[in-house]
Amino acid sequence: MENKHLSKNQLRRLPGYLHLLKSLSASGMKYISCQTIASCLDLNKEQVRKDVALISSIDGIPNKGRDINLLIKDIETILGYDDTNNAFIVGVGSLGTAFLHYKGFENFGLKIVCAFDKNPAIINSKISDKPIYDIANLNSEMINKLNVKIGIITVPADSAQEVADLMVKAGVEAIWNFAPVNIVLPKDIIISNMDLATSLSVLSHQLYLKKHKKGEE
Amino acid sequence: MENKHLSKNQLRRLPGYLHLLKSLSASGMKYISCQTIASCLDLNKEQVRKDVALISSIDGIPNKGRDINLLIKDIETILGYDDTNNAFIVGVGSLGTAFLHYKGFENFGLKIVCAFDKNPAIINSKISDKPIYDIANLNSEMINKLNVKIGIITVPADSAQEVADLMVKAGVEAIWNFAPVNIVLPKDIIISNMDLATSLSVLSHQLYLKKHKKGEE
DNA sequence: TTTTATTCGGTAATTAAATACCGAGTTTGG
DNA sequence: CCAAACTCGGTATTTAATTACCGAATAAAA
Repeated sequence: MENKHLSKNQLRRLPGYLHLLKSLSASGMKYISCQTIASCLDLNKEQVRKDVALISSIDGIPNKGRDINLLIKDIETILGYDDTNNAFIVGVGSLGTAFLHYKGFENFGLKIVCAFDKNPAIINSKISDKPIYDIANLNSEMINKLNVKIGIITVPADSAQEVADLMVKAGVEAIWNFAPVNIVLPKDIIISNMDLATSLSVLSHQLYLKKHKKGEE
Repeated sequence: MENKHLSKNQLRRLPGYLHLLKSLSASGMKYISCQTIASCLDLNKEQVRKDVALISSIDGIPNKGRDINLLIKDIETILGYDDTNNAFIVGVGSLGTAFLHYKGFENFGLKIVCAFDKNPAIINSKISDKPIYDIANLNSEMINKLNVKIGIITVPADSAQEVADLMVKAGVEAIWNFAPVNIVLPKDIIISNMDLATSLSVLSHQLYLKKHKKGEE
């Protein structure tokens, strides 16, 4: 219905709103104003108003705000959390294993159904009830059978592109990449990079500044 | 020497440059132009030029570019990768365990030296040669002895703030937070949030758009 | 040596994001 | 029922980020 364009920054703020709203709703609150959201999350109120206006299906009520649960539903719809997407992991190393154990993804509408790896020692075993298949079997037939649209890459950097190509060939629609490389893909494939190095760089740089401001060794 | 201000966005691009430069350097290239970096990473060349100008200690040579290895060193310096920071983990769940196994952090100047948890079953055991201590022992004495300035939070959302407070009280300078909550901290403490939900939201939303554009169920 | 193709640095123009403002309407409390 | 206090939506302003432009300078090729 609404074809409004959300910028990446706006999109990134939504999970924060969602989290707050859920905890407020859980504590019994029924209505919320944009201003309240802003002060809770220490954001600019105009910014929150603008964000909320874009994603909300209803108008706010003056001097009252919006129905929290309706707003939660709107955000979840926009983020696609309301219907479940099946996903699979390629690369059952330490990170991949952690993901197979991690239950939290289902809150975001992501259900990890299986994994692929090339290590014969673990192929056909299970982790947290999710089967590990031979990477050689990752093809379109397989992903149709499993009904998965999302591939998660948790292999080392040097094989990430190769895995991505394999995924595309098998017909995935979206890739969530945890390897610290720039993956080149056809334009119609959705990709989101989760780069630890990038996140760490912000921290690391500020620490550097702090050190050098103080003049410490 | 240079007190130029780097924006968060610029900072986020640096790890990408660094990775590219390293692989080009490894393949024997000696000089690189900003334009080449831009085309490799599919970025705007003016943007790369501006970024590089801010962080480079030397001027570029017309029709030649810059010494790759010098540029690598400059980026590593700015990001603080060139001297090692010791860090510790709080929360030895699946993600925490993965991090204790993961070797890649050392490339970014981050050395995880130990972990804390409250689970008696694992306290005093070791993972990947790194000891796991009782969270009750996380205090200023301890972190001085270990010489750690960075704390990594991998506990569930509902105890993240509590752990963060404990870290601050113990005297850490920076916190890398993997729990999906907004942590409130004194202003002089550096924090970087690594929120899986935020990263996933971008992917999830695009998938939602794709579905609804096609008019599929 | 001269020409040509690049690259640089600095500045200007464009675009996008964040912030501020304001009139209108609604709930709440007297 | 009326006044005061909020909140809204829309618009305007400010700020920051991105992109484009241009003259000068160098390396490489002719």
